[in-house]
Amino acid sequence: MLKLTRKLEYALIALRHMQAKGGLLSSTKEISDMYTIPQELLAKTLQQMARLEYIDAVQGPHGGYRIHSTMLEISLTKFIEDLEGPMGMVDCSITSDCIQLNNCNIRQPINRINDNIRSVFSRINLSDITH
Amino acid sequence: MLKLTRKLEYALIALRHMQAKGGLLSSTKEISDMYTIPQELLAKTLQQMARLEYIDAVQGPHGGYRIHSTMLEISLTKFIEDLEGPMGMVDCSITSDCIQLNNCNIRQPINRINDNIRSVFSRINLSDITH
DNA sequence: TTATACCCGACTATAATAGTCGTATATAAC
DNA sequence: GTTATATACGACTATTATAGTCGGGTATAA
Repeated sequence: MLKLTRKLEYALIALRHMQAKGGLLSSTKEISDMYTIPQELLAKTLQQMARLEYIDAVQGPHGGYRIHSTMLEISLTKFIEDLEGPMGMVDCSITSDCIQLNNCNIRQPINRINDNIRSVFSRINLSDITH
Repeated sequence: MLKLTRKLEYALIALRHMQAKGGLLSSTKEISDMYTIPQELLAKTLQQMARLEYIDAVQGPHGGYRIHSTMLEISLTKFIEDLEGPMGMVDCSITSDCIQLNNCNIRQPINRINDNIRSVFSRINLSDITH
């Protein structure tokens, strides 16, 4: 309940690591070694972030990734949803094909809580985590 | 990400249903039929809530459950943790046997967010959902 | 005595997450 | 131009958590 996925943990750890290095490049191996993260898994996450332009990729020897600094002002809500798709406390806050929809008695209160939680994440941006 | 488990959904739906009925009893079957919830699964959840004294159980024909009204002032945090164990955004906010603990670079900021989320849930109590 | 309803542990199924592997491409250094 | 290093990417397997089922029990009203 309420747990970040490893993918998100790894992504945040990597971002913070890169942030600390300014404009210098960090390779997947460097990061996976340092924080004991499975290299291939981290690699996929970094590639995804590169596609999303949170980071820039430089190929070849001495290549690696570097943070795209303007992205640090993005909210945690957007970041999480970019990496993992929509988030919501109940399916009907996402898809709305729930068999209970009609006589569901907790939909409204749950969606209010959902909005509260989202607003917490929305007020936090990446730089709050990466410093 | 951030989703309630079905067990919690079912528990909240059932609580609200019972709340609406005042002191009258509601059977598992009545609730599972009305909201299209697998009966055996709901049964287990109601039994757990009875053990936890969120509800009272009355056995025999015409038996069922009735809400223990003093429990409605309990926070959502306590309710969720009573039903599903500790919640936290990262394992180290729960167990602390993470291999990365020492050189983890996101622990503090994540735990701050964790506290924010918990405080949202802590300010909400069951009666906010069950009306 | 019977039917209804709670009680409970053990089991299986499903889905989401986590992790691995093989192969391809880019490029710096020699 | 060969080699070594690093990103790119899809397909695959493994693991875990959640969801759901089943069988056998007890309580009690009618």
